[in-house]
Amino acid sequence: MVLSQWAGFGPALQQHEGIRRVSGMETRQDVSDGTPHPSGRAADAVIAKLEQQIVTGVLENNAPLPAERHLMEQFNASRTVIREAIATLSSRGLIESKPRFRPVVRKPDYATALTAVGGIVRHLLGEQGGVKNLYDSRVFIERALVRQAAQAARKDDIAQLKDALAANYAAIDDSDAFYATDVAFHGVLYRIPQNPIFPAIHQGYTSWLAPHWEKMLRSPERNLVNYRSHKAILDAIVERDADAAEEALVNHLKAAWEYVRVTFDPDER
Amino acid sequence: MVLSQWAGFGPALQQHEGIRRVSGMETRQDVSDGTPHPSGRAADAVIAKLEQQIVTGVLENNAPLPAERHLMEQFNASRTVIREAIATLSSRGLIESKPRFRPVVRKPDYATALTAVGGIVRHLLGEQGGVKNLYDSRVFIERALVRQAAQAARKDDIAQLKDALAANYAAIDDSDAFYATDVAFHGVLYRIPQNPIFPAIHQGYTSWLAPHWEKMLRSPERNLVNYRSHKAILDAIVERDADAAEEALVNHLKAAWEYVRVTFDPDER
DNA sequence: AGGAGTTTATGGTATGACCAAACTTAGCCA
DNA sequence: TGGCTAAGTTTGGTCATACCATAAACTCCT
Repeated sequence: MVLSQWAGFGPALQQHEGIRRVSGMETRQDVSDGTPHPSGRAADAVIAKLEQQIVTGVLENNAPLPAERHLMEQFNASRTVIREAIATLSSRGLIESKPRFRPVVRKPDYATALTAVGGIVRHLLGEQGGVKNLYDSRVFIERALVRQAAQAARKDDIAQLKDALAANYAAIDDSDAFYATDVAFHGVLYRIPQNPIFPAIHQGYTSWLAPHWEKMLRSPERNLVNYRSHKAILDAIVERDADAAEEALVNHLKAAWEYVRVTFDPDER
Repeated sequence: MVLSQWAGFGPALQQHEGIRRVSGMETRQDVSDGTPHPSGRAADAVIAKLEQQIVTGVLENNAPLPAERHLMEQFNASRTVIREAIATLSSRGLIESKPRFRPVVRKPDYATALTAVGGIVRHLLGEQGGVKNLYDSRVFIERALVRQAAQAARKDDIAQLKDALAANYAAIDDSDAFYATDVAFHGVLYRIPQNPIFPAIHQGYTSWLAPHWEKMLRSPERNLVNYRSHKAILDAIVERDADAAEEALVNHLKAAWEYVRVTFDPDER
């Protein structure tokens, strides 16, 4: 039953004139380019165009992407290619595609970038010292953050910290609520530099580290201790004492680590 | 010329018993679980399995992935699904797939994570204040880095810094070489905390910011100024003077910014 | 108008074929 | 025998089609 009898017409005529890969040798060098992007794929052209349409707003943010079958017309490409493009854009965060629904355009922001690494980070956390490394980097960042706060916090920032601290205090008896206000307090710190990158990083830390934190034992006593730590940090910031703020922060996170450490591999140093 | 004459046997029998999606509503929440259970797409199952095979070492690092046609047998799935899985793993960084070559297994590391965000970052850099934000974050990090160095640099670290500085000096007349040694000098700073996350971040900064740096005018005079800045930083570190080191670093990067700023949107503050 | 039933649109998969470049292998020549 | 080239074989990239299941749209009846 050789079907190739009809080779020559049917699916044969493959040389249409739509999207075409360059097919030449890779000319582009890998300089500083985030994605090692393998050029040559036809999907890349589609990806590029869609990408552009998204950033330029031709495809509005939060709007559903045109149907695949429509896109294949628009780009003169097969569904295979279109789907591959969509999949890629999706994993890049420019598109959000739920199981059986129309993909939704998603203008990228810093948070998107962080979620993009989520997958890898999860693996890294599983490796020896992974959590420790991530946590250490957090301590490192926050140390700098509190110094920054002590040096340059504006009235408004201080007010926000005070509010967060108050909420913190109010939730001492409710460990779940406390956790939320705890995160919020640290979150304020990340917003002080007024650089959107930091809040995104904060989000990354909380989401990646959360699994471990959730397993940590919580209690009003612990909450109180943490509240006092926060207060010490804030006090130092108000006093514009960077060194004291940093020290308070380090003590705070150091102690927290001890409580989390035991929830997983005890060998993590 | 309707070829569908043979509809009924060929592509018909679609209900095989290989990888099957559950087809139910999404039950799984995104809880930091490496292998979330099948959530609708059949490819997810393949992805999960391959992912596991990679991390567990069944698929050795740097080894080529089995051929698609072989994988479809192994997983009892169509090539479509296999290819989608490969594409996803690829964009997640667990697999490196070049244009027309066999995909290569890539055990994830921190650098991989950073390259994964590369795509988004490029977009963000294009937006208003994007480069500035990224650069500011770099300054922020390095400020903390030099403080850290001043406080805790080991003999070996100091030695490395000195070597880097010497190389820096030796390359003053060759702007390209100088740029390389410049990057290297800062790189040492990122290695001092002995946390693999930082070198990865450094790589991110250099690659993402490089495009702008390359357009910056270079000259032996500028190089000399930069060399002196580096020396000032190192001196302060050797003196264990965190504040001085930080200040020197800030001055250094502040000045550098002025030279880069003009290479693009002059509105960036 | 509101809800039940039906149709259509659309995403997810499966097949099977073809092409071009990469990889093998066989063969040839010095 | 070592090495280079020309077939032959894989294998990734695409295309075209078909079928399923469900979401979304549309009818129609009460």
